Amino acid sequence: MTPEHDPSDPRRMDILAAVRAIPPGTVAGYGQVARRAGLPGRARWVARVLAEADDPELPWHRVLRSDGRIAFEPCSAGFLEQRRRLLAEGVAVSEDGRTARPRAPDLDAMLWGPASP
DNA sequence: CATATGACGTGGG
DNA sequence: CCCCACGCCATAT
Repeated sequence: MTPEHDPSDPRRMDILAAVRAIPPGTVAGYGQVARRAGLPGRARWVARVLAEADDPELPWHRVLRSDGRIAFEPCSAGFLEQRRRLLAEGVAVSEDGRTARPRAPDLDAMLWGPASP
């Protein structure tokens, strides 16, 4: 069996841990999460892990694209749900899924702030 | 084994 | 703003 099929794959656990570490009211990119989990370049895998994740407590909605937009297609079920959760946390999201911060200013390791710079 | 597809990312035109 | 190429990697066909 390939490790990737193992639900207890430590790398998956690392990804989930990185997602859980995102403070409420803030957001992070898929690539950021991947790097934080020690898996640089595996943003796609992060997305897949989130899609498969079953933990209702997982703050998956705090993970966005690197350009600060919601990854789901606008008006899709996932999009609406994610936007709703972000708004509930005080994160500003426009109707087309854009958050306040398009890109991190300098430190790629830092999380994007809630709102006003 | 060869392609295609994604909740991706970076870089360029 | 748009579009494209390429890199990336797990799944699906």
